[in-house]
Amino acid sequence: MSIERELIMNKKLSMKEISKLSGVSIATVSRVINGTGRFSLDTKRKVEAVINEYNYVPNMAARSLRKASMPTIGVIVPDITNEFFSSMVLELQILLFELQYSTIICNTNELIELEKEHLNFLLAQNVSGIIVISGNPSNIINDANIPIAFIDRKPYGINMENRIIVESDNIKGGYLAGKELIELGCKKIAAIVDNRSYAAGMERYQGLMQAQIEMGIPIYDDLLIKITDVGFKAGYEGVENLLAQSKDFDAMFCGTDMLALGVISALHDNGINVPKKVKVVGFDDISIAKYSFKPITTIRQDRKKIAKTTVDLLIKSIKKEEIESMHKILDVELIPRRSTRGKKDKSK
Amino acid sequence: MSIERELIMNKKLSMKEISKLSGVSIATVSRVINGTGRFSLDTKRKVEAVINEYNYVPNMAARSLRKASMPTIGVIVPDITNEFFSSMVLELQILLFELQYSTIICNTNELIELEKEHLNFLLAQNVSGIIVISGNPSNIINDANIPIAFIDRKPYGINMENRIIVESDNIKGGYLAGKELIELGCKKIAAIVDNRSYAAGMERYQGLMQAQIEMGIPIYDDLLIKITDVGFKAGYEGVENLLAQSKDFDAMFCGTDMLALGVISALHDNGINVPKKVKVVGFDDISIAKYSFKPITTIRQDRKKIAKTTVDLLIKSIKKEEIESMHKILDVELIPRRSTRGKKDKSK
DNA sequence: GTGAAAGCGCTAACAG
DNA sequence: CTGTTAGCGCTTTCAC
Repeated sequence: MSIERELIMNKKLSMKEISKLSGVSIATVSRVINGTGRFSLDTKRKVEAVINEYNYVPNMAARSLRKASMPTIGVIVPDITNEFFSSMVLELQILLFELQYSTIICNTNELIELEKEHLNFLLAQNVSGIIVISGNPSNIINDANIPIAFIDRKPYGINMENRIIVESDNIKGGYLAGKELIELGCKKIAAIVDNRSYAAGMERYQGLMQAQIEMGIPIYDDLLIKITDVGFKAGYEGVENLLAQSKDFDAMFCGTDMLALGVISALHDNGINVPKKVKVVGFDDISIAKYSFKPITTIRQDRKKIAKTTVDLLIKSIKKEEIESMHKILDVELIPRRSTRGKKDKSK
Repeated sequence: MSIERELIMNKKLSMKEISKLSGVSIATVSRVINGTGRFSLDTKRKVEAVINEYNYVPNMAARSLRKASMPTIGVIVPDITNEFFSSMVLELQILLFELQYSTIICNTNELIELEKEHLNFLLAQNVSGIIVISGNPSNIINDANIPIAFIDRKPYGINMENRIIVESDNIKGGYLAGKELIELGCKKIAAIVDNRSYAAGMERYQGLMQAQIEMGIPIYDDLLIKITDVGFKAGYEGVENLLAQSKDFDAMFCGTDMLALGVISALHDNGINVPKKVKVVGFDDISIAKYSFKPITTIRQDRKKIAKTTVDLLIKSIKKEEIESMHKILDVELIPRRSTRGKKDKSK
């Protein structure tokens, strides 16, 4: 088929057509497009003119086949409807898009089996790298020859060569929460955290205990609620259980903001004033922490920085560039709000 | 390189190797894998044994190149941190994964320019189809020869051939909200809706008006707040403005649940009891509507069904199968909660 | 600085 | 039923 006909038929142009149209070889067109040098400025201009005129876009499948890898990053995430994760994914996707990588997002719903399936799927797609958020990575990743980055949860029992870990300083987060509560006069601090495998929850609790020890406040084991969930309902029920057992406490540290929301809601429904009777601290600083009825004092994780750090390390790893450290721990900060300090601006 | 060596080097096997290993031709291997028939049961077993033994996975790039299309669907979404959208994306992704399609998710942040860029990107990737949620589709889609489905917002001014539209019955939703409020005795109904372009907000308001007209309740134009946002803050500020103008109202219809949350929060902060003084209805039924301090009466959109319908139509369209109707309007229902009917179960 | 040509792994004629 | 073969569009030697 002649070029004229192809144009009429609105078919996508290939490099061959561009080469004919611009009067240079197909190899040269490729060099210009990829900026791999060895062409004159004149040639470059000629080729680029044609490319722009016909709005040519290289065929990704062909490029991927030839280069034996896709400009695509797989992202595995437990639950995209959780704002902490969805905003994490959003940040990652923005950064990767800027670097011309597409992103394949996979939800595991916390199911290890599904996570395996997704991992296999991504590997079959020849993705260039994978980012696992809060995953339970199985040994499948041992077979993967590509860089893999973990956010928020440290994998264990698997080969960690060429593996990146980025996480918040969970211990410091728990410590800051404890400090806030103790400085505001709390003596009996309850806590509710996710204690699944090596999730971040228990590290956060460790930080809390550290603060209690340092500041001479007793630790009550029976005020620690261990759960395998991070949602509103678990927080609500946790408080109801505590109350049903007539436990006495004047503060509650929550492993996530969604837990805190449930906790505050349950306290409210039981006529317990927050923060007067019980002070509450959350973790993450998702938007609802700020906008809920009782704005929640929380430990902010710097999601933007987590995303940036992860993408930087992953891309460097993909490009086989030098990496100083494969394990980054990022700083956190306490955001004080009404759930510990009461009303401020509003007088009414 | 010999097969033995390749295996030792842990290199990914290709179809050629599988064909050698199983003693049949490469074409036959392809037939078995794709189930395109014309092979004996014996051959099938032989080939599958080898495939399983060596954990062979077909190379997607090669397949895509050969078939001139990727088994991938692009999803364009304005803001994945909004639970309505993220759960929509989640449902879509689950369904598509089952059908062996991967999903590329693109956030536009409501920016038309970015939406264009993403659209071009997806087209360059040779995706098989695109799903646009609440988008402002530009004329770029006119050039796309692939099926495109729209959820939640009707595009206009562009070529709608081969275009699918799936949406909730927004007018009915508004009507149900109005009926609820009026039946509970409300006489002065305020409303806050997104009136951007042809977004669903104004349709929802139309439904509300219809209920008011039918049931003989006056419509107050000055109680309609038109905004270009759907979040908590807009709802909060909307109420504050209304109060600053000393407007009188006994109900508020909100175009989204996040708006309703802001509205209720502002009313609460101003000492106005919900639902006693003002009754509030939201739209979407996101989880926070159920779990917030003041559970929100809302119009539930059937997200699962929207996703299922969209995927069905899109895949049918990709496979060039017959489609009865390209435009589906799905039913909605009112979920009564405390923001209109007060407490129920809890006596305290 | 440029071009010719080999092939990445797969599917789909086509021939038997 | 099965095998041979021709590319899909691109990158990358290898010549010149």
